[in-house]
Amino acid sequence: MQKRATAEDVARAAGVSRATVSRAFTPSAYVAEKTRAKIKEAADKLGYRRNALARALIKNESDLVAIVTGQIKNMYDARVFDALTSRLQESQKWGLLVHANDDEVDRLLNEAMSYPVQAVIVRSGSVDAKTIAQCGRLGVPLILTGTEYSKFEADSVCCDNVLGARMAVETLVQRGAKRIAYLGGAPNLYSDMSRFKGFSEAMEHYGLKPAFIERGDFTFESGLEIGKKMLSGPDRPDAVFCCNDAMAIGMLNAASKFPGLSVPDDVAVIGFDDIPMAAWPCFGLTTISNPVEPTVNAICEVLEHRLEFPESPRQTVRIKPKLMRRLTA
Amino acid sequence: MQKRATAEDVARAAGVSRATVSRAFTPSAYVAEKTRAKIKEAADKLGYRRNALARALIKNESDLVAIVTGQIKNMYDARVFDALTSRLQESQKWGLLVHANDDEVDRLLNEAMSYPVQAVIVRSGSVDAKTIAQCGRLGVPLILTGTEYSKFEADSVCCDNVLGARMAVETLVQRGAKRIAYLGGAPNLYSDMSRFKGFSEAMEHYGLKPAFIERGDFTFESGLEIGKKMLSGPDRPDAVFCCNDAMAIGMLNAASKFPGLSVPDDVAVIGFDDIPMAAWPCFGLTTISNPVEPTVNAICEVLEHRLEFPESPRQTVRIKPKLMRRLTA
DNA sequence: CACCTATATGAACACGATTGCAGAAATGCC
DNA sequence: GGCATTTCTGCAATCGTGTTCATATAGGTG
Repeated sequence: MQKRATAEDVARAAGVSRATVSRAFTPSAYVAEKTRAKIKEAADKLGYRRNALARALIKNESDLVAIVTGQIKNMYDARVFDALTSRLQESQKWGLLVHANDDEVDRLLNEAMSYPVQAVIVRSGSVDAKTIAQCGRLGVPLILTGTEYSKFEADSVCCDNVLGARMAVETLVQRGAKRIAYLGGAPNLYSDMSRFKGFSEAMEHYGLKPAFIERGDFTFESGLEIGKKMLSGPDRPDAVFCCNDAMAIGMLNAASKFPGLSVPDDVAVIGFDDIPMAAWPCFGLTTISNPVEPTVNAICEVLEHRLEFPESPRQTVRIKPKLMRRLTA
Repeated sequence: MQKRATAEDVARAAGVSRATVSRAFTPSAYVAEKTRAKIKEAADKLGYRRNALARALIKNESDLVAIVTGQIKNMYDARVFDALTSRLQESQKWGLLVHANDDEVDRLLNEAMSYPVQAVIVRSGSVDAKTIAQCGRLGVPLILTGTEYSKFEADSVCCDNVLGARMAVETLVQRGAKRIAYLGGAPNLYSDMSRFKGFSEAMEHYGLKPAFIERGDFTFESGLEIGKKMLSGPDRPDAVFCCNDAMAIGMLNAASKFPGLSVPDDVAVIGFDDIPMAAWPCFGLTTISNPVEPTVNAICEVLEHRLEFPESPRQTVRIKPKLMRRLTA
């Protein structure tokens, strides 16, 4: 394994000084075109690439952006991640991946801070106050997405979950639903908390009491299992608001186990997120879209703005959800 | 935005030299415990983190591993990616993300090489010979996964697609299928090519001719659409081998549009990959498992081996597929 | 030719950390 | 106490690159 060619090597090969090599790769610098061509040729022959580390070290700025993500369990997470990294790439930023469970976020983020990243984008998991303070002290902006922590010094981009949940309830009520159930996820997660809040507010507004309040783990399996229980009793709900599409589809599957029980006439089902699968004809899931494109756009805009104006006040962008009316509600 | 604290700052605060600060963070170095404690305290107060760039520069080795991935379109890609990044994290390596379409891989990989990465893991897309040569010249090992290029100087880890496809045909033949159709993806992709090869070999072995050869784009939608066409004629197949589960599920949906057509009795369907959805009771898709864990384990083992023995001969690991017998075949 | 300007190049320092070397301090042994 | 040995610390060189400053060259003008 031979060593990388350095600017020194290229300089020697091209018969110029190291400084000139550096200039040959800096578009705005004064270098004779002929010299530049000669240097580029020599560099090419040696397979020379400027060392980004040394470069970042001296310029005191890197192209790196840390992306903190939890386990990618479902298609919604995957799509957001995919779109986000793709967009960052387009902006000439390199993503430094931090894959962390909720309880590891702080430790790993701290370690990742050894790299002088431009910013940290946290897609999931919770980040504690100390870590945020640490980011602040290092002068590294933090952008939270999918969650919202108004009390911390960080920008955030998040779907307006409260509004979305209200829209869901409204949709169900307009169909005439009276006994509406709530199927959530782990109650310490922002997505459950905020959607439950919107659900409760809307229910109160319509003078209704939840028929059930159950919580799974955002997976198809938990939706199926809880659905089977929920729909088997004599006091079954006439509509279910599910906190994400995977559980909603589990719920649909549960409903299909009961012959004579028709969706949406006997029980309406509405989900949240609008994953591609929701639109498949075999499901036709009515759901609240948590749109990927606008979310990712907002993240990138907030990021650019923050980098340009480091001292600007903290932003909280709420992405508008949208009702996708299909067959199940 | 104040600057990061440097070893110099910590040294000043603790009343020692910069060298001693460095040693305080090097476990094996000679430093009086008292001094070390004093330094750590000062470092903590200043929020000091060793600059990984400067560190990597001087030690001539970084913790970075480039991960090249294409668009993450389906749950199988997402799962592999998730497992892979998680495992790398456990091995104290940081993933530098390169998100590239097939036609961008070479350009972006080349740019990414500015960072002195330990290795490059290419999960998808094709990489041309020049790029591979470039990696070689920089002394950066390349590991290909999900594809296999025996002619290039790179390790590779890949499911034994030929074997998997043969197993699929065997399964269908054992059920008594005579008119077997092939539903593939884009024919320039390794996964289509190799699975088609296995399919063809097995068909020949059993003295059968393919009833149909069609190609979609690995999505549910294309499976559904092609399925509708394929199953509508009088000469419809009695079994379909689909190159991935998403298309297979599309095919199942197509079949359900034809009343009186029963799966698997009238038409059997078998997929490839074994995504979680395949096991959902509403599908019960029989499929060839392309197991995630063994794949990721193999990638990490190959990587470790390559880093330890840079000159060892190139490896090609083939992961054994496994039949997951469910309801559809 | 003398002079000025615009352009091109090289020498030298800086970035933040690691580490070999050498000297200082502490400890052990007689 | 004297000497050898061990433990600790600072100096200075180093990694690969960017950039300022000073100097050199070419080209134009009178």
